Amino acid sequence: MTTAHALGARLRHLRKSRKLTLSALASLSGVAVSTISKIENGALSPTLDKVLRLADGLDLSIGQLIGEEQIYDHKSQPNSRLLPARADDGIVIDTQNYEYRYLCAELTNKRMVPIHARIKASGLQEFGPLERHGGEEFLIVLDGEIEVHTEFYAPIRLSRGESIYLDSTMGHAYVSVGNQEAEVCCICTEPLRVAVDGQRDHDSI
Amino acid sequence: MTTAHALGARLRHLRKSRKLTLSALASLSGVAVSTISKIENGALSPTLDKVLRLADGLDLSIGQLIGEEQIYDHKSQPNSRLLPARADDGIVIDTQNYEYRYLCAELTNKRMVPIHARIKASGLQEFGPLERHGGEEFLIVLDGEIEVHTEFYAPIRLSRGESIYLDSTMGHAYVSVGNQEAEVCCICTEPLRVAVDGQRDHDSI
DNA sequence: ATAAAAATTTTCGGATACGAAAATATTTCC
DNA sequence: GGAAATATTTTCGTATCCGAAAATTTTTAT
Repeated sequence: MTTAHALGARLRHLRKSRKLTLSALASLSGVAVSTISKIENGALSPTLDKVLRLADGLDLSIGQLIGEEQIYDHKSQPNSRLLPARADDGIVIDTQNYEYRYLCAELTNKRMVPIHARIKASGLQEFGPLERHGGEEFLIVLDGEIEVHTEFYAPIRLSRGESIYLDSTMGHAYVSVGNQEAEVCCICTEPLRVAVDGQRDHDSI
Repeated sequence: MTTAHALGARLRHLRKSRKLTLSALASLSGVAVSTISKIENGALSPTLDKVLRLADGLDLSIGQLIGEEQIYDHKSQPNSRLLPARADDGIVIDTQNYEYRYLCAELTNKRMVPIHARIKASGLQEFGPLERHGGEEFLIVLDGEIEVHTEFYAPIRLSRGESIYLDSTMGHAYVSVGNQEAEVCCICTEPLRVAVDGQRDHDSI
C-alpha cells in the first residue's frame, strides 16, 4: 500500500484550511456530522460512498482527498488561454552550464514548462554531475550541435532540428560540441506541487 | 457527482481484462471473494479500505479504479528511458494544412507528444474551420513566419525562434505568412486514452 | 451428453459504519 | 469571568458491510 492511511488527519486539514465546520462540510457533502468527526479521528473506516461525497463537497477528486494525487490549484487549466513568447521575453537564469529562459512564465498552471536555453558547457567534466528531476522532457536543437550524456546510455549527438525525449529522473546533461554555443528548446513536465489554498506546500520543489 | 457510480461494472471489466478470477483478485487484494462478487454486482457499497486494497491488487490508483482518472499503461513512465529523433525519422502524415511528423513515436507512454510540422496553408479560408482537441500545446517556430488564429484572440504573428503556449480546447489554426512554408515544432499534452490491456480505446485520438 | 472442476453467487452470523440526538468541549460576547 | 452560542465528540439503535462456507452456475474434459 502506498500510504498508511492518515486519511483522518488529511481530511481535517483540508476542512480546516477551508475554514469549514463539521456541519458546514456535512451540508456540503451530505455526510452526517458525527460520521465526519469519527472519520477525522480515525474511529472508523468509511465506505466509498461517504468518501466520494466528502471529496465532492471539498471539490476534490478522490485521489486528491486520499492523498494519492497531487492537488493543483484549480481544474488544471492554464490561467489564460494563450500566451506567445517574444524574442527576448522571460526571466533569464544564468548557471554554470546553461543560460535558461522560461517561456510563457506569466501563464501559470501549465502542464508543460517550455524553456529556451543556450548551452555553455562543452565537456562533461566542465559540466559537473548529471542533473535529475521529476517528470519527462523533450528537447529540440535550434542551433549548433549538442551531445546528450545520460546515466544509462552512450552519449548521443544531435544537430540542428534534431530532438530527444527522455525521462528526467535519469541523470542527464547537455553539452555543446565544438566551441560554438548551442541553442535549444526544452519542454519539461514538472510536478509543480501547488497546495490547495494556493500557497506552496512545505515539501514543494 | 462526476459518475453515477458504475464501480461494479468497472471493477468487473478491469478484473476480466486481466484474466483474473474472483479468487485470484481476492488473494492479490486481500478482499474476500464473496465481497468482490457483491461489489461487482452492486450489491453493496464497499468501505474505502476494501476499495484501496482492490486498487492496490490491480496495481491502479484509486482514481483509476473509480474512473475519475485516466488509466495509462503502467506507472506512466516512458517505455524506454530515452529516444532521440533523427532528421527524417518518424511517420509523415500529410493533411490539407500541415505535414506532420510524430517525433519519438516509438517511445510510448509519453506525457507529451512532440510533433514536427510544415505549415502549408497560408490563409484562414484556405485552412478551413479551426481545430480543437484536449490538453494544451506549446509551439515554437523553427523556420519561416506563422500566424496563429484562435477562437478568442486576435491573430498573432510569430517568427523564427518565437513560441506560443495555448489551451488546445480553444479553436486554433496555424498558417504561414507569405508564400514560404514555415516549419514548427509543436508539443501537445494529449489524453492518449490507452486502455488497460494496451489496446487503444474506441474514442482515442 | 455427463461428470468433474472451477468460478460465481447466496446465505447467514458477527462486526462495524452510520446518523440523530445527547453530552462535552470550545469559542464568542458581554 | 460567566453565560450563550457554536463546534465537536460520544452514545446507541439500526442498517449494512464483510467473510466463511454452502449453493448455484459455468466451464472443462472425456
